Amino acid sequence: MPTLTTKRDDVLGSALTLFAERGFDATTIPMIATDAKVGAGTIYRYFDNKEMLVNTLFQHYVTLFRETLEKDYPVEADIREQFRHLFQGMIRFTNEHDHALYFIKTHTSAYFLDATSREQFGDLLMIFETFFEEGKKHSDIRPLPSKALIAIIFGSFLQLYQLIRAGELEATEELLKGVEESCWDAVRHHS
Amino acid sequence: MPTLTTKRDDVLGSALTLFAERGFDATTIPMIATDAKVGAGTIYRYFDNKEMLVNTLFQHYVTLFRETLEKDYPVEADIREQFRHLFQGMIRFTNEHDHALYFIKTHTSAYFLDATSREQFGDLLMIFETFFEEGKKHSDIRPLPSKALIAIIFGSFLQLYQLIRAGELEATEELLKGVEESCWDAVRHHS
Amino acid sequence: MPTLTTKRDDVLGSALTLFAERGFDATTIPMIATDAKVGAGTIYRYFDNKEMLVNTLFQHYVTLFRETLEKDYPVEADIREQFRHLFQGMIRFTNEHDHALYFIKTHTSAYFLDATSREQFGDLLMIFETFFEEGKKHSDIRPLPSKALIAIIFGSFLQLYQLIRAGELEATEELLKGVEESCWDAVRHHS
Amino acid sequence: MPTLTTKRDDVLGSALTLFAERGFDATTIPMIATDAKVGAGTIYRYFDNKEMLVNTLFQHYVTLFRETLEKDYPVEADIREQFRHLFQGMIRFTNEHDHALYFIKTHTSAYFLDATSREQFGDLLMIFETFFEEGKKHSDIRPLPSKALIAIIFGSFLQLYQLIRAGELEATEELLKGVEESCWDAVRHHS
DNA sequence: GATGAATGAGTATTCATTCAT
DNA sequence: AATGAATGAATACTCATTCAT
Repeated sequence: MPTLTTKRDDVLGSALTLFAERGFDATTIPMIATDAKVGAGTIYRYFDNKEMLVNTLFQHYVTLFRETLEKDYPVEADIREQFRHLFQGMIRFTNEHDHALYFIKTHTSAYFLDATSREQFGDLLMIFETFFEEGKKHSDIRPLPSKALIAIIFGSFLQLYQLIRAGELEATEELLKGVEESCWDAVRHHS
Repeated sequence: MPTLTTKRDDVLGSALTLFAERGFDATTIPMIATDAKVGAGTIYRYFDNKEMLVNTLFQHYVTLFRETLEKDYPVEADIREQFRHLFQGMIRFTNEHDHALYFIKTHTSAYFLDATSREQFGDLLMIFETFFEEGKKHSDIRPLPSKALIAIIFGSFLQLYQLIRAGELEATEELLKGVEESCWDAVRHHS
Repeated sequence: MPTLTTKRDDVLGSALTLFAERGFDATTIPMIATDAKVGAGTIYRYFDNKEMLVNTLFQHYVTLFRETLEKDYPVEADIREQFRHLFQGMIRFTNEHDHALYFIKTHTSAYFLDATSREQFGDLLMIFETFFEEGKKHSDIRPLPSKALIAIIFGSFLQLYQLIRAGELEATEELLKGVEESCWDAVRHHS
Repeated sequence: MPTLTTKRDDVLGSALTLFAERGFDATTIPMIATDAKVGAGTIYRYFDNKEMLVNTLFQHYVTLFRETLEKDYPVEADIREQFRHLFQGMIRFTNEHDHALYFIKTHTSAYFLDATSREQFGDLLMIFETFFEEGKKHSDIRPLPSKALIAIIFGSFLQLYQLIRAGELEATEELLKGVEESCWDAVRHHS
């Protein structure tokens, strides 16, 4: 006996993979339906239309990501420890939800995102923004706009993630450690 | 008498802008034709089909970008100078060819890129790879896989460029200087 | 304990209203199910398919209309009295079965009516045909084909009924009296 | 060499027939395309969408019908002559534009008619309304609401027309003469 | 060479119908 | 018996591509 509303989850799963791999516009409803082993019409039982589907997906993973980062956040620890928490959070989230972070990043400024999606994405960025603002106050972080610092971290991480997914790089403990160090050096204040 | 094959260039110009702004799938041939002030059929005189058009465009700008980086490469200078050359090349290219780098970034792993496009993109990365390999030999660069280092630089730069295009960040001299420093710290070997 | 096969009647009732108001093609099975407070699948327990449902409905009301006209038919009365009976029968039927006559009118020549429906509609017209044939024999009725005379009466009445339903005309006693007179003058033999 | 924009006319012709025979909702774009021997996409070169197509068709024939009735209107003649003009106009228009009048009548109160269509239909009715109002003033016409009188004439005529199209009645000169007389008796004031 | 009208395969979406519960 | 989730064929409409002019 299958779990309740398996089909809805199947659709979301297939949509995540396809949107991440091909993008929203290049992914057709029949593609999703076939991949999810579901009739095309079934998708419309759970989602009003294709845009509702992306937005649902986007919000789901943005929220999940935010929660991952917020969970056990070491408020009292030093800034390097906090950075480690955030960076390891990105890695953990990526491992647990294969295409999710790449999907989020590539669809962040898409024309079809609704207000809620944009708002929740804003909430996500806020975590990093707060971290960087705080760090700059104590001169622990480079005096660059927080948005630029976020771009550097995210850009690096996602580009790297793409290489790993493509099999061009292996995600060893050592590599991830080195990249974290590199990213930290990119944003920290060098005295 | 108008310049020869002006129309072909008009098409390429319009395609670049539209692909960069809306993406390949959301850009229609009639859109390009209208923007280029050309009949839709004319596009097919110069390009076999839509995919041929993107690939031509992609290869054109990837090659141009590579040439920009290679030109006046300071082979004899020290590594920091070489890094500056590459980073300033990215900036210069971006300024001279408005949508080109963004177009390259957003279409780098697209499903419709052919072998030649992927190969030429590989050639482009090779410049950075050579730079990093050489740097690691002299312990000037962090001992990470070159691919990872490229991902960090490219990822950062392109993500940043996206913010600038979106108007969320202003490309001041100071910002660019700071970002270059940040990227350099991300890849250089810290003793 | 609820009345037996209430659900079948609920479906027929909702179908009548919706078919009359929106037409067969614009009415969906889910609409009927919702309106009848019944599951969509339940409709298929009572009717093989949507076409069977319309035909059942059509036949039901055509027969009911025929019976209304036949009941207490004043066989012995003079022709004017017989005409009054028929005309008042149309009015009475309309009052008792709100959407029925309009539904019949708008679906009379529909592509999905089966042989039985067409036959029973023929039987209904037969009442008028008999009336007119008899009247022409005695030179009380205009020497036109009975079918033409029926068209005139039916066409007039139903067109009028449409206006009343649309709220553009009020069905006062006086109006109905006047229209009856008009229709009678349309078919009677003027010496 | 075919006449210019033949295809647009072919589409309109096929649409008229199909809308008249099956109704708007039951007529699909592929049906029209097939009947007009035209690609489905071609229809959209000439009409924005299906609703635009019906409205164009509706307005075209309503206007044509109005012009037919207004042409050579015997303003100075007596009322019987004017009625003949109108009635013969309906016949002539029906003969020249096979399904047009039936299409107009069956789609008059459709949900998809736009403001222009409704307005132009109002203009058409105005001709009859003016005629009846004038007639009632001189006690030549029965004291019924003009709308009712129009319903009687149109209802009769169209119901009859259906019979003729179905082959159940032959449109002889004699029949049409008789029906005109009948309709006249239906609306004229009997002293 | 250049055009744009014409096409039909492909898209998102709806809905009659089935069937496991 | 009754339900409503699931389906896929069918719908309106779009767009890459062709081809007569």
